[in-house]
Amino acid sequence: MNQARQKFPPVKDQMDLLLRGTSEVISAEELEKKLLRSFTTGTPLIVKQGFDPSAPDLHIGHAVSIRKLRQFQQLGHTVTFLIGDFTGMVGDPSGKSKTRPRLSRADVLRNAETYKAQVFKILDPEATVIRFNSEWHGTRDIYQFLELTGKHTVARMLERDDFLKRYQTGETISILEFLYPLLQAYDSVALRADVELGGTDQKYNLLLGRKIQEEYGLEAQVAFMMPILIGTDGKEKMSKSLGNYVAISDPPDEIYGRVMSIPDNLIVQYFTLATDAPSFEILKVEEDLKTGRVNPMEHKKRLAREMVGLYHSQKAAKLADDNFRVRFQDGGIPQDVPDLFITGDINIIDLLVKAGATSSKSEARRKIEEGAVYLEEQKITDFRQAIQVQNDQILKVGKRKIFRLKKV
RNA sequence: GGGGAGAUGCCCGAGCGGCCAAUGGGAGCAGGCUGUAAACCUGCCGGCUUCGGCCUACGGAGGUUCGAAUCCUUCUCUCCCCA
Repeated sequence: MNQARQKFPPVKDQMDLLLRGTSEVISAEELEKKLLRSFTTGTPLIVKQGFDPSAPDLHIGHAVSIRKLRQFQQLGHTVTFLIGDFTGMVGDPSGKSKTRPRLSRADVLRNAETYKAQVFKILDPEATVIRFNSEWHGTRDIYQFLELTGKHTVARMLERDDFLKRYQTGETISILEFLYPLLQAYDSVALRADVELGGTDQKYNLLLGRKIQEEYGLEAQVAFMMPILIGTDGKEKMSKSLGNYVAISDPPDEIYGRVMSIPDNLIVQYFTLATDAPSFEILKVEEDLKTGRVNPMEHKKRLAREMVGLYHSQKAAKLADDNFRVRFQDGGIPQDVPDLFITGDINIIDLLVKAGATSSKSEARRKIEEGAVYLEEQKITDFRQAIQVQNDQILKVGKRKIFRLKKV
């Protein structure tokens, strides 16, 4: 399919925008060359990033690079959103404890749909191509595969930091895992990628993509490393498995609340990597935090509003802001409390479990003993208490879980 | 191919025949203090329960024993050393 000749912004402007907020680009000169060629021939660059098919819950850490992809699109280039289904179907053995389940074809397709729903909150569907790497890996024979492995060495694979560390400390590295980077690198060959994006932790893989492309007689891709966003715990990188994430599909109050729970020293980083706030404003925030002139909470609220605005709307942001004030600062009841439908009378323990506020009856009981459960502002002290449900009673479990009871 | 070490709750890691639902740390949850920040203090942290207990758990399967996470056999997996 031939793209019609296209008009791009001046190369210098493109460079300015694209390099902003990156951690490292290898190399800027090559990028400029590619952009120049694209400009003169009217051909968009092919920009690629790969995603794990097993975790279709995108969070604002992923969004850092996806937002960069979006910039490429805004400049007129083509983004390939690559789903690593082949590797997912094989099953990733990395980290002995968390053996990932092998995904079936149906799983992969379902996850892909979930991806689309989320990723198009950021990307332009018109300028996005979704591909699966089983398209090429799934059809290659062992001869072609061995040919690929012949293009790299064990010594060079061990250059990768985490492999070397694990090798030296006697941790397991499966051969399959060892071969992953090679498969990923080949993806760039198959797609003829001009640019590949990834987190800084992907540096080795992105560089290997360059090498392998050259081995196959192609021009090397430009490697775009984006900074890794620290999770809401302020310690580890944001990831779903650690639970320290803000999902882009989270409801407004959730996004707002999670953002408010980040440590103060993350405020500037989040503004920089996760919002569209102009840099002069971020500088001002930085200044305020340093001098202590403004309560950090105020800036964090602004950050939380920006985030909600980005993935929902300004209106939702305003509402989330109000809800937060009511719920946590005034200790009241916010507007949009989820309803919980109850038939007849119910034991307080069963009520908590039904609400999903606790994961078991034992836990429900503990929470009551800890004094975390309130019904209509009244602390529940007896876990045997039967509740005569009345419409619009408010059930509160801890500070965050609030329900409005509805009698059926 | 030979020899050695090991697999414990979300993670790390003690236990080495009964006192073990299992020491300790981390994570998490709840309460206090606050700004749902950090730091700090307190409690909880397998499930069910008529609150007396009961059930499920220490890689899998068998066995010894009144009794096993702890001993034996075997299987699976991991690591180290030698070839």
